[in-house]
Amino acid sequence: MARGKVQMKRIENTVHRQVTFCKRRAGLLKKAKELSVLCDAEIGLVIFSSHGKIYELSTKGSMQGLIERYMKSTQSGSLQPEHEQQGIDQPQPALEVKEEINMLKQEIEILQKGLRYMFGGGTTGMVTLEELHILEKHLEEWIYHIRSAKMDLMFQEIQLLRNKIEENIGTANFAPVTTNFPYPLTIQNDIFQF
Amino acid sequence: MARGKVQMKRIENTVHRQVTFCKRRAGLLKKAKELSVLCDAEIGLVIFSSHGKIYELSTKGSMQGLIERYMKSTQSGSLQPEHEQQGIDQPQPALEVKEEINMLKQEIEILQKGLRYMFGGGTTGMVTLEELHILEKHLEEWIYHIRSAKMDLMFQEIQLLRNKIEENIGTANFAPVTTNFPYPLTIQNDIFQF
DNA sequence: AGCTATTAATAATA
DNA sequence: TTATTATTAATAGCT
Repeated sequence: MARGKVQMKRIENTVHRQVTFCKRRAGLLKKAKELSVLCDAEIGLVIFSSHGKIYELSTKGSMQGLIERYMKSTQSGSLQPEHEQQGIDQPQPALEVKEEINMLKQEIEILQKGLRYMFGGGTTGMVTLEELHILEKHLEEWIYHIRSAKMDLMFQEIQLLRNKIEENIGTANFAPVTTNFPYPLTIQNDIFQF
Repeated sequence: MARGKVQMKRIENTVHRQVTFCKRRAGLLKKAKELSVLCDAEIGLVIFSSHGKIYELSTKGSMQGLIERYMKSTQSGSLQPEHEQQGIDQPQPALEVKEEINMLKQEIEILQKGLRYMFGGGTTGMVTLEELHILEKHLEEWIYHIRSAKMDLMFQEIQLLRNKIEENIGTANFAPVTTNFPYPLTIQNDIFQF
């Protein structure tokens, strides 16, 4: 809103970014206050600068009180008319998604423990037998994927070499290599994004 | 900012107030997002309408996470005496599903970073055959450690069971099971069932 | 919900 | 940070 439009992405120039932060922060706080006054709304606003400095505003009472009210409101998880999130809208999840989320949570927990376990050399914190078992299964699955990926790459390389040979030899009759391996091995690269 | 200045006080006309609330709320949320993006700030915004409807925005993660960060930052830490310490899943205050998904995504991202750090040494581009091979070796090693830990735990459990049996039997002359294996081959099946 | 006339916010700059 | 000011963005009053 000034001498030139602004691209909606992180401002790379440090000075520029800090100036903008200062101004827009003031503007945002002002707008929040105005909305609260004009429309009789209770508003809580917390801003952490990129360096961790905190700026806050809570209308109609303390931030603590507002957080408590927020907790109560979201606990039942029932009456939220609309929900803003950063980023692109995601498809509205179905009912079973909650279940899936819980499973993901569990897996994440286990993975975290596994990482801690590895970094700590084997005796960091409590790890139950079951968790180790699940972790083992994960690792086996990953190894499977890794090996599939390796196979894939090797196969590609073999093909390249074959092509090279055919080019060099001309139309010499090499029998195509046939194997019993199911190919191509599909890879789910969910965990390891290279 | 329109056809006429506005007095900074509660709008008495109900319809007018609600329309203004709707418009300004949208504007405030937009501004908050923009500030977050442009200046790399983490922002949490909660708006309770005068009728208790809640509107919220949290950039860079979940509102829960932001609240926790806020609590730590403000150091006043007097609120919420009844918090738990365990890492196991709790009846968490029912996050909005979208938010939960984002949180999980973030955690997964972190885990991925950890795994990449651990296995790859930071390579994030194309996978080479050699990299996959190294990764495979790491995983195999990891599995080896996991299995060792499992064995340890199982052995401990077996010892506990043995002790229990001895206590119950008293000094009855059961010859101790001697074998070349580190533990009896016959084990209650439920130990292995996960 | 859309539509403008206005006002408010602010980007570039010093 | 603060001040100026040329522009853009937000929105008040109406449909």
